[in-house]
Amino acid sequence: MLKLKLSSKQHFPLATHEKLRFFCSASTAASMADTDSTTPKLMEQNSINPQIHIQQKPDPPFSRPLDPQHFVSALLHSKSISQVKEIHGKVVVNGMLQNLVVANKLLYLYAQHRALSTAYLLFCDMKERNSVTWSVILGGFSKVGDFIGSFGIFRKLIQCGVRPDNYNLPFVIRACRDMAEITSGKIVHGVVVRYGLELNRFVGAALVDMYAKCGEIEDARKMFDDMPSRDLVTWTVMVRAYAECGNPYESLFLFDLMMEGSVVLDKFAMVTVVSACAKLGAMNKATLVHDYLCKNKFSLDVVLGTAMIDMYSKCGCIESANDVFVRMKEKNVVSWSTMIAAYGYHGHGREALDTFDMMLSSGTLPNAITFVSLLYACSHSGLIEEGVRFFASMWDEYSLRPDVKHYTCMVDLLGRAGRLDEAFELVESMTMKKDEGLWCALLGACRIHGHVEMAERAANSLIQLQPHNPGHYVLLSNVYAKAGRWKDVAKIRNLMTQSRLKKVPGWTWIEVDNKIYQFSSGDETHPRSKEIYGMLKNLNEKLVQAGYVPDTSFVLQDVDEEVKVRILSAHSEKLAIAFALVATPSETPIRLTKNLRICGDCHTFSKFVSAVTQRVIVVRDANRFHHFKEGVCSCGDYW
DNA sequence: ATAGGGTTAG
Repeated sequence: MLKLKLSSKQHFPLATHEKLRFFCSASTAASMADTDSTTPKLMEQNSINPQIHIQQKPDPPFSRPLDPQHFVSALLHSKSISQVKEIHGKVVVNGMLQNLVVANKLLYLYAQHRALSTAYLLFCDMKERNSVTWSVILGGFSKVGDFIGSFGIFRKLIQCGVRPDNYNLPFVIRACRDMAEITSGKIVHGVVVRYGLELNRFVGAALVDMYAKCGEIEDARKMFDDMPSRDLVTWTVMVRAYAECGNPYESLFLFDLMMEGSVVLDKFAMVTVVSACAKLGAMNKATLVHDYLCKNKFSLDVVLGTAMIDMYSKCGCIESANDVFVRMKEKNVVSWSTMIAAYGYHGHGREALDTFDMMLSSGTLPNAITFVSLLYACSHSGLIEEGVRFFASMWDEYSLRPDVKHYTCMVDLLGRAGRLDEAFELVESMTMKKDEGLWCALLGACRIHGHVEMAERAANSLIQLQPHNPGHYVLLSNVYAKAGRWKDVAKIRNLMTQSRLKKVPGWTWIEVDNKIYQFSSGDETHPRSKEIYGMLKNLNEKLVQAGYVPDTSFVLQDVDEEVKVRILSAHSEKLAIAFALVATPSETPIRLTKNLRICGDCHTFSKFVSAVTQRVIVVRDANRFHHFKEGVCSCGDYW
């Protein structure tokens, strides 16, 4: 029977013959490999022993062993995990697993399909391994985010006496990065040095990224500076690192350096730069970056588009943000959330809610971040009932369990509206861990509404969590000051002096002629300082005529009224506004960024300036945007 | 035969 079948095969043309043999092997493979229901029935009918078949092949053309390349290309064209398994079977029965190229390719495909257990078994079963084998299995573990697994493989690699190289080390370094494990990262860095691979661009870039994401920006920069050749990826990593650690100014400085050099930027790099612009909030820079994008014909994909929405909205230009949003063909949950957040901190609560509705209509489901944006939008626009409803709907309608961030939004929402008892009840009802942000929101609300007793409770919790953060003491002292409890203010100030805590200084910066100027309170360091104070004096007279009354309750020092007025009149945002008035043409909008929240008096001041000078003033403070126009602020004095 | 960097809140 067997003989008969074999002899009949001799008449097949070669191609058909080989195809048939291929199928025969596959059936045996299917039974030994993972359960694979997709094995064609045809194979079972031809289930003969392929070993015998090969041995008995009569003529040389037919006995030629299959080329490993044959399997490799079959694997290359495989589309699904089941196809890979099918080919795996054929590889086994043809004795091709001994071939490293074939085995590695198989391993690689399992890793790519995240079939990690299969990949791992195959890896363990391989009698011979080379550098590729190790990198591929490490890559597999890192792809599924199993960092401990990566370390285990790396240990095995060392134990087997294999040399760590420029392929496998980046995986291990990235595992440290993703776990934000600087101690492990430094150990691996030691290994890198021992094997003399510090100067390799892949290893170096991975180390820069690792240090940056572990918050060691100086070490990252040192690695970066020491690298002999920096490619675009390394640059991108470094630009992002600065933006991430709160120094977007340095990010964009690096971007300028890249532009000076002959580096051609790609989409990844541009997204990073756009995102740095968003963090910096510098409109002129944003325009330059946009021009670069247009000139170099970057297409507006979801990620780049979303980054641009964020950039324009954080530069104070909600219209341009919306232009980009409308032009984007594809939108995902991130794009929608970004647009909702944008409307939120510009105080356009209704538009935020409309955008949320449009998002639902488009069939995109909200995630936890969407709700943070949405709830803040409600909070900033005083849409209390809507906010309460959305909060409830998270779990009821979308099965999203509110986390501490959502509770924080609710405390902010209720607290600002003066519903402090409800806010406090909500905090009490929480079963999860309460963080600083939550208590800060409550404390902030207590400050607005002068609720000293609750403020003390919130501040105590805050100080327990972070005893060395000066901001918490300052907040409490603000509450006391507002209530006129100067003895308590002094007590806090003494406490801070004893613990050597210093208040974070408030600063405002402004972009004029593509240069960024920074002002602190009472600043006299600006080259045009004389003109600025002159303008301020002049301005104050006009404002007072128009009805402006300085509100010295915002001066927290316990000094004479006259001194209070002087301190108040030299707040950093007022200096920046005065500078803009002397240094820019009369129709130019004035855009400021502050690191803290705008003070109540500066808010009133800005409204009057916008009325008296006919200038539009846009202030981005730590919380949101204020658009001042013709004496009115977009926040409706509610912030 | 193997390798990397990008978007949202706080």
